[in-house]
Amino acid sequence: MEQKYVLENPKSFNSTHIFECGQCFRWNKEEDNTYTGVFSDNIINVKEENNKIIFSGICKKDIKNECIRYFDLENNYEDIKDKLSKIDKYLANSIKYGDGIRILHQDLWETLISFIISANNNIPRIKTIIERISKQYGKKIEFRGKTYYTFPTPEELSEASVEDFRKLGLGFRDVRVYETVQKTLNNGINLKRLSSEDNVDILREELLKIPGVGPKVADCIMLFALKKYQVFPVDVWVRRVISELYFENEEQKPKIIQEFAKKQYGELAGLAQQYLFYWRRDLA
DNA sequence: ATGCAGGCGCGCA
DNA sequence: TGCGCGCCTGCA
Repeated sequence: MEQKYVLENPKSFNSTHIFECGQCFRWNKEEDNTYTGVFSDNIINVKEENNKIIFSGICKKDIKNECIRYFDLENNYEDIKDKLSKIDKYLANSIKYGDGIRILHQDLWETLISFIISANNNIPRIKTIIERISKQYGKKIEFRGKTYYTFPTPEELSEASVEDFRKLGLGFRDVRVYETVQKTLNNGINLKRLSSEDNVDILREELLKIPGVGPKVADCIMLFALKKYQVFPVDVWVRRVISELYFENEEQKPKIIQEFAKKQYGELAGLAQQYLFYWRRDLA
């Protein structure tokens, strides 16, 4: 049974910016320009209509609460953008370009596996692999005549062997995902404890112990699933854009980029990263 | 067609 | 500790 939640007079909400800025893999554009996606046990369609955002879909719990949490609706992005725009003109410029970006509050388990898969990979292929994994091991949910699949839990994924993952197209990441699943089931990885850890340095240290998780992936998990807005994931695009804008186009090493970002953008560096990434990648 | 895509893990100084 | 290199795969 479908539920519906209408957000009136939205500020800083643009579906394209939110779903195409590289933070998520399970949202797809429909023919009517709305987006449909899966998160937790929810299948939601997001429609923008004259000064309204209409969230509708299948939701076990209350759709309003689920959307407020997932879309970070209680966070004031107008304030965030004002603060960041004052830092420098490059950032101000990129914020103008992606002014409807919001950082989604995504599920930790799904984010962990998704970003292990993202290593040395491209977005279309990452999306394909995640869909195949969900179809094979997730739960089926019907919505408006189409079939969707939830992202599988650790228990559901434990059905898969290394070979199964290889067949789904994970390539050399098969062992990493397999071991991460096993480690989680054996309590070698404690998702609840990770979720409640406030200290970013401790959190990073813990995440780096997980197979397939290096600095970049750890930062993405902290930013996209654990709301650590101060972390600054450095991928090739971010490295490029920072080097171009602030280092006279001389390629800097990730460590230098990190230090620069912390100094330049401070506690909201992760947000700055999203605006810069979205702006620069769209140029290419 | 060969290089590349939102890195990681390993071996070697 | 800090580097360089190989790696599955699909796509241009």
